[in-house]
Amino acid sequence: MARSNPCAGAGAGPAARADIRQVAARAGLSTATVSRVLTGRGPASADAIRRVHAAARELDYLPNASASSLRTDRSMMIGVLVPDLANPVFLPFLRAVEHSAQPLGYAVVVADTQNSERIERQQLDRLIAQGIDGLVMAGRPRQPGQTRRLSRAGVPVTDPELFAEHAGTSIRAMTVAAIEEACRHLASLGHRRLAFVTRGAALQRASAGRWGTIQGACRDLGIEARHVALMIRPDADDPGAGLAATKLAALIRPADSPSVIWSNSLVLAPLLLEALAVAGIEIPARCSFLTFGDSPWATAYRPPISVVSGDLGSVASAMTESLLRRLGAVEAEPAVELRPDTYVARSSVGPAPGTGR
Amino acid sequence: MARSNPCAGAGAGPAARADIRQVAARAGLSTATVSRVLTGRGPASADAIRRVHAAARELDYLPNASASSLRTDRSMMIGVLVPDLANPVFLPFLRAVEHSAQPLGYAVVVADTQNSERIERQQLDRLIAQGIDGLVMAGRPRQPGQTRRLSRAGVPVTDPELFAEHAGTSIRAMTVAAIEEACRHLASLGHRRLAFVTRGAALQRASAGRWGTIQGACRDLGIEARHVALMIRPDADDPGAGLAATKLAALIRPADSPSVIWSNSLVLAPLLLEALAVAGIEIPARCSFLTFGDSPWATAYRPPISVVSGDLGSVASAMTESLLRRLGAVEAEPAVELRPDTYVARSSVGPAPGTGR
DNA sequence: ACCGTCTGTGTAATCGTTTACAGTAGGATG
DNA sequence: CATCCTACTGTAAACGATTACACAGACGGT
Repeated sequence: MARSNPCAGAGAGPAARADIRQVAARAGLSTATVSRVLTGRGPASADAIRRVHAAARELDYLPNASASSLRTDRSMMIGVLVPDLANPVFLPFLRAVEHSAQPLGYAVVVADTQNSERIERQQLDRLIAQGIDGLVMAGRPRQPGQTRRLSRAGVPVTDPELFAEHAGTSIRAMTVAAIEEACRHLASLGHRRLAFVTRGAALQRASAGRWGTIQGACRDLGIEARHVALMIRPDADDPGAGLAATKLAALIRPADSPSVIWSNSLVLAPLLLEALAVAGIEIPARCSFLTFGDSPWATAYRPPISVVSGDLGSVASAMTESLLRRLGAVEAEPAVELRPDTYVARSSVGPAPGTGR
Repeated sequence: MARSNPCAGAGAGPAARADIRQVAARAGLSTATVSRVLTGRGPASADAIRRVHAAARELDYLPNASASSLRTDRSMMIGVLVPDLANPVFLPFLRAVEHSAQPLGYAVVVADTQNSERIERQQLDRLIAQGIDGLVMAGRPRQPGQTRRLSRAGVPVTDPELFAEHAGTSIRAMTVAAIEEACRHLASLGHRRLAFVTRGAALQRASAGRWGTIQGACRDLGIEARHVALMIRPDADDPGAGLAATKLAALIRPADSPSVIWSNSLVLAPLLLEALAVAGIEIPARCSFLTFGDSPWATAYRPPISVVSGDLGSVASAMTESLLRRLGAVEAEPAVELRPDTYVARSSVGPAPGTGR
């Protein structure tokens, strides 16, 4: 019995949810009045209000959201579209969206596109069909046409770039100062060759922006920057450390090897650090190391890892609040303040080998 | 213009979504036939099928899920209730739920209770009202009464413990062998005093189970185990490392100090490691270290950190598939195979100080 | 020719809310 | 006393899909 039913819940008792009509009957009023009281729209006498609430409580009444949505054309749901739920950077994002939406009564539907165009299309179809009132995207859609579809479906959308633009900046601009600061720091320590390491074949939009900024800053400072793409799937059995080690060793060994390794993400960083450790390359003595993204592990690591990081969560909060305001869920203009990313220098960045002494 | 509108989407063009009536008109059929074709229920001629699909495609028609739910009493949404979205362990969980639900056409509504009874109640109310077809819980509800409410609302529910029970085991049992193995390993290395470190005032259910298992195993092996609760909020400005360092130092200094520190979670581990490093306590020379939960950072760390870990994602997949099967979304009984947790010994666990030598 | 079956289709009722509209009652005002 | 508000309440028509039911035509067997 227990073995054949892994769930609790259905099948027991009366099960049927109470109806607005039952509430009305119990309160001795019409459904219209009940609805007016419960939605807060329209007038109602103190007496009616009391009786409706009493009846609703007694019957454990919860209004049927489908019926309500159908009638009002508002679902009280927003969607959040994430390119890759396996990537922990999106957890703060998701959390921020949920925490902004929840107090206003909005439910959050999460959709992972798994970096696939096909799934992205499916997910958007589903979200539109579900009638979400708005959509927060953690990144631009892979297919530009999708934005038009959403717009035709009447779904307000926001994504970080759109939002940053509205706030008078851009995602790339937010990170420029921090990257430049890091580069100046590296230059001042005598570094002349840098490797920017990314995962996967092609650079995503945000990564490409960062790489562009790094290139620019390095050019100005006389640092030779090169881009290394590692094919690593962190979910594989061997987390790629072996592969990475081989490739990194090949990268570091030669005489003209980079004296700085800059990891593009927190997913990559531990793999690179392990590879460096395995290859016996000491940080920062032989090679300095820094990464985009911060984590308690970065400070815990010995040496502590320098990072360029922003707060994706606060961006997501601001985005969501702005979206909800647009939906009329809230009056006040939220305090939109996008803080630029910061460079946090820790001991993983040190003087270039052979410098200063 | 652009500055006053952070979103794209609404307000442009015709906006109105197509109706089943419009599709019917365009296809020269009745709405009944259109519905039959699109849902796949009921007969339809090849010709009708062709015309309906053509019309639907031309009009970019997506059925209104609210109307459909209202009529059929199935929302094609499942909920996932998470006790704390800030905790990264729930990301694989969430991801697994989403990836199991998505291919079957189910949308996933995510609700974070933030470890608060009040929010838990609100979230469950919302989920019930939204009419979710089922609910996956990442942990037992804080208020036991909530389960009954869900059951009265007719929402099938599953949580890891219920599910493990159904699979013929229990969450606690899944981890027993690994914990015992770790304890035997510690004992064989001469360890006699162990500290199990947790975060927050009270032990959560799962943590309490693990602590109980550790206590039992240690008793049998002649290890004295004690429990240390640290009040650390990882989201605070000072991530608690300072506080942890003080407290840990006090813990380690005395003559009868533990020679093993066992961290209850991956959230805690880096903070403890940092504290140990700051206090100059060498691992594993002075003190061995292990933690529940695995992460690329655990292998990247020097020394690599020993772990007792399971795969919450696969549990979540199995739970979701089982739930969906229960909802009639799929025929086949999923291959429910709950693999027990494993102990992975790495260099952070070494001989007790003063042993062997 | 008749009956039964089988396919394919249309009509219309239904799901549970919200809300436009039309009252009703009671009090204030002319 | 007639009139006009105000304040509240009820009736009934939507919203967009699904589906029970009825029916039309085709076909085959007697």
